[in-house]
Amino acid sequence: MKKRVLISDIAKALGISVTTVSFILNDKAKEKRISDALTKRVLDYVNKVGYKPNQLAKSLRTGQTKILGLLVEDIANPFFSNVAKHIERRAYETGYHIIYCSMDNDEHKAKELIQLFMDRQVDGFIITPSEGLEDTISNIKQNNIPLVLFDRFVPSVETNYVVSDNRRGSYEATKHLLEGGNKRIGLISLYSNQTQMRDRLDGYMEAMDEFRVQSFIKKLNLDSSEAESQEQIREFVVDNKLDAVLFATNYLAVDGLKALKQHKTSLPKMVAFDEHTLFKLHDPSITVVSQDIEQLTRELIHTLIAEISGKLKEVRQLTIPCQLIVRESSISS
Amino acid sequence: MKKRVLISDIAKALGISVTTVSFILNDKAKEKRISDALTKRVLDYVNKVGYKPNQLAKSLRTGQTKILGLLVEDIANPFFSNVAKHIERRAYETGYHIIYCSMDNDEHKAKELIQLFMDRQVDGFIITPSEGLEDTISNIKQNNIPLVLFDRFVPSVETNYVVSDNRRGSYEATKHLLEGGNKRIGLISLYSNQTQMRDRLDGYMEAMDEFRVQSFIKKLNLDSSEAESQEQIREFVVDNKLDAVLFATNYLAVDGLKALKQHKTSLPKMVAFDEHTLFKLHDPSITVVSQDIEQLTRELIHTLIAEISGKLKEVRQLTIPCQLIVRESSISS
DNA sequence: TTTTTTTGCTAAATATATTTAGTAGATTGC
DNA sequence: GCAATCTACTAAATATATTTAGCAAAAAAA
Repeated sequence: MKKRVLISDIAKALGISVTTVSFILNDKAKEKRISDALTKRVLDYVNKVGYKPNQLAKSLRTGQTKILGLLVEDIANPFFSNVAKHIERRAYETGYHIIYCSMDNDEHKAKELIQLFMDRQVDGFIITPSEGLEDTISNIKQNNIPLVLFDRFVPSVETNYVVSDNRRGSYEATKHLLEGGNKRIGLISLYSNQTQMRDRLDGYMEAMDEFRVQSFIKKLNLDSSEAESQEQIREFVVDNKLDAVLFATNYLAVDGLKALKQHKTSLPKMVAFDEHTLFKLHDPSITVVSQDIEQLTRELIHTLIAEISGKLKEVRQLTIPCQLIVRESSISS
Repeated sequence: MKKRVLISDIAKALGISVTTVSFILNDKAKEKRISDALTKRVLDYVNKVGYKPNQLAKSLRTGQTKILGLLVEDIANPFFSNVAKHIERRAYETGYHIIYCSMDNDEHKAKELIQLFMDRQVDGFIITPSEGLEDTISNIKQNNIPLVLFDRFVPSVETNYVVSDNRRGSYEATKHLLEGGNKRIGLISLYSNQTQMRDRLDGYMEAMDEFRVQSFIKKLNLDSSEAESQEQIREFVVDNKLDAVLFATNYLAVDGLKALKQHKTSLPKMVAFDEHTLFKLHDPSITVVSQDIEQLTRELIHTLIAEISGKLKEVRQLTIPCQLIVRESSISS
């Protein structure tokens, strides 16, 4: 257990002041007119003894923790864990670390966690806001903490966000089903006012209206059990004699598949929102509206870092196109 | 943007010293003989103004960051993202935060990340060690940083670990296939000396030897492309005319399913290690050896917190039983 | 009454950096 | 030749807590 080297040890060893060492280590040698000779001497010595500044002391003084807070709906959902992986990689490349947590659509938990992260003085937030978070989000803004919303946003508060073009994605998916000759097409969604859900509903409606056919909409409770959800999905599909179904999230589609498999109901044509390993392998393979995680996370981190470094002059609100990936489940034989 | 309240503000407002406030806030009022009256007065005031100590200053002074470092193989793998979710929840309950990252079986990246986390002075590590990390793990131990290995361990270094009983899980799975009347049973694994892979091989071997039948073993490279893996799996299964296959990881099984689906090869009987949403829904549904994530993470956090708080008197090495969940894929019709 | 102990609290040191304000000496300007 | 400017640094303040060592007054013991 070797003792940590301090900046004062370096100063003492080289017979110079702590200030000088600090300037050199923070790339202010030129600005502060430290001679090249001394700069080199310090840098060489620092390298030799492998000095690393204490991040805590540094953060305490500068107010920058180089930590970002990532709050997603559920890190165990493959969509979000994929997002988390991309974000993590990009953040590390830029010298930031990520602390994360799942909010599980629990308003109380979310508020507590955001407060906890603020107490920890994260340099910025990435949040997929669940409902009821208007005040909290607004509070973050008021405290001037850099923030980017993700996957959905809060219309009543003007913030940066990066989301997918859910309305268009949903429209294209529905149109695809309509053009396949399906008449009775249902949408399975959630009782949720989150923007992504509203947009997916809107897109579905727009396509249905365009084709002048009746719409069938079933919303499930966020907190209903898997068994309840499955039963409701089955009923909805069977009772309405649906030809095709658009699922508003990947896990709704998974629930749907389970429900229909269990009851040996023959599968209607279907499209799901968001990719899932299952979908490529399922028999039949499942058509999806896929979000461009690569681009979403790139813009996300880019926006957040820009805001942190003060380079962002105005609010940045991006909508990234989705891609309809047609597989077997939506093709009429 | 209201200004932060400092401990000195409180002291000033109440006309007492900073020391006294600090004692009271750190539950040392009794020990330091602060009067009950004053204690209450301070606590009430703190509550009123909503004072929260600056974590950075606190950490700098005490050396405790209340942050744990979680290093997993791949956070996008559903097994690990599930683990991450459980760990996160338990950690927060105990007042700890998690910074995480994926090591992607990249030795260099892993070493860099561990060093980074050490520089950040995490209070403890949770690591699924990839190969070549003996020295780094040993280094963590030498620096007296609390550590629990997970999913696999490093035999050459004596550390805490929590792993599943992979040997037994593999043995049971193989035996189950043997008892189903399958003769030619193959194991698909990885070129890896990690303990969990060795144990899964051992368990397979033990069962095969017990039944006195020839074993078929195929190992894939960690870094081979999906296409390569798939081709090799297909060849292995077809060339050896296998009746059944045991896959040593969930993603190998997924690759296998993709490979066999693409080439319309009829599916042999199969069992996979680790659960995956896909497996319940696949047709046929896939039999798995399931790890008890609930118990694994409970023991994990419990052990780590015990070590951090100095309550752990000796190294703790736990092996948790797996469960064989029999589904359609392994049952002989 | 004097000494000892206890009570209830505080001043100053500490953790480890960054940053502001300033200084001594050398050089330049006029 | 003397003021003004520049060069190359540094002392001290700062960020915000925790912790050690110690002090004055009150109570108890002698």
